[in-house]
Amino acid sequence: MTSTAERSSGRRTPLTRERVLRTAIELADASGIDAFTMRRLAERLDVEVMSLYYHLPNKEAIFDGVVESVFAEIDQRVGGFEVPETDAGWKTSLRERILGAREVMLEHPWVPGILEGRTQLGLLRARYVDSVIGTLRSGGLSYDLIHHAMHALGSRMFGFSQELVSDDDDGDGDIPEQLAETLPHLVGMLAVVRHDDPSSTLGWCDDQFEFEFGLDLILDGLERLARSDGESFPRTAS
Amino acid sequence: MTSTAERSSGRRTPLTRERVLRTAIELADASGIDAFTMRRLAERLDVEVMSLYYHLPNKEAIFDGVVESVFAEIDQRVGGFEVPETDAGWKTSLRERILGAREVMLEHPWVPGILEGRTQLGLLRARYVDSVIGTLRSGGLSYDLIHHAMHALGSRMFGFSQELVSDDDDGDGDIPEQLAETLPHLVGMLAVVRHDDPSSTLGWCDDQFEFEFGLDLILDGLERLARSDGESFPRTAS
DNA sequence: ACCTGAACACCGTTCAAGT
DNA sequence: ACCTGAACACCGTTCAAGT
Repeated sequence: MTSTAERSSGRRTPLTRERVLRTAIELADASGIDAFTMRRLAERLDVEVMSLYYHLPNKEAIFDGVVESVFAEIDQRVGGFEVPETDAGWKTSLRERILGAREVMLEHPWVPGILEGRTQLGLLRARYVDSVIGTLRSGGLSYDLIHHAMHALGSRMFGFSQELVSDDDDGDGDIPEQLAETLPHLVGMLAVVRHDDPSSTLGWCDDQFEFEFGLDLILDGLERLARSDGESFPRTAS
Repeated sequence: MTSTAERSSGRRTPLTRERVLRTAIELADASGIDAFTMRRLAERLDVEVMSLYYHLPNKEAIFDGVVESVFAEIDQRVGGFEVPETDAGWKTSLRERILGAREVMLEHPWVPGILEGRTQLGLLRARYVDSVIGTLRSGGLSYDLIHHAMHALGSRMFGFSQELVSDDDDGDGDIPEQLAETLPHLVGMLAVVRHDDPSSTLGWCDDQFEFEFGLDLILDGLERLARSDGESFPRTAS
């Protein structure tokens, strides 16, 4: 709620690329990505829609800029994208880096959605990827193994992974009773898991725990592969 | 290009939910998801837009139906969603099932994009998930471990995972030379990997190989966990 | 240099009508 | 029962203008 004095005293802060991007992140944080439109962004900046186009060529460019801003946030959170001096072990370093990225992503839950369409690497995102590769390298993994590792990690390396089932139990989120026959294993698992996990953050899963479980599964597997053959782990030719 | 005889002889095939869904898949296969609009779908069906709304309530419902159709295709491809009799081992069974799903997904590359927003499970998709759980169960894994396994697999269980870098090398897809200093590890990896992998399907990765690498990494890790403690693998309390 | 108004070519969807 | 026309409330973006 801006004061009338603030509003009537003319535009104090001029429109800049940076201010557009900052406000874009605020808008998406507050309203979600579906409500993010050029018109609403302009409204929040107290400006006409077309003014945005003077500072940024189009909506895609705004998304590009916003993604870079988020990686700048990650850079700050994890204390820079330099590769650590492998004092604590590469697995621990990488784990911490990725969990740091995850913290930032959790504050901007709409970012994964726009990140996945965006294959072109911005500089900061590339710097992040570079630091992950560097950390794996500091552990003695070959570039070839690292390459596969990057694919194995997938979006988990950015601190998120896809949700597979619905959180909210409205509608028929719960499985109807007569489906117990056609979905015996799903029903069986839910019965056990629901009971075991009363203090979960969402419906029935502790997201943070599950994320770390999957991450560790992969990191442990990579460590085993790296140890088994050092520089040239066995790759099935053809 | 429909013949004039075909067009002038009146509407032969009436509009049905099934025909709408079938045509929707054809349209998305042919033009991609961005070009998929209600208006274009109607045009392809030789019908006015509003006719679609008689058979399906809205666009979301079309996506829901389309996703179910795709899982019907997967059901057919993998020879049914029954849990195999663990003759060949659960890892092999599950691997085959998931790679079968992947084959179908590769024929409809727009499906992953609409699947990830869709948390509500349709019946066929739930049957697929159930069969994956059942296959893990046939290997003696506890429901608790299976639950974590589902999260670890993530979208890989449906036969896809996110692409992390751009395929096309237009624009600045290639890394400019002066960036070699700020991205030493990325540059280092690309130098090795590009050279090693001349017969890759895309820019520099063999997607199929990478997918299977990541899948096996996870399946092997799960097998190790299951063996280490049978029914109750150690879970870090708190 | 920076911002804007009017307009264009699209969307998904509602509602009242046609046959 | 099945299909349609006109209209509404939105989009992102172009282009020619304002200051």
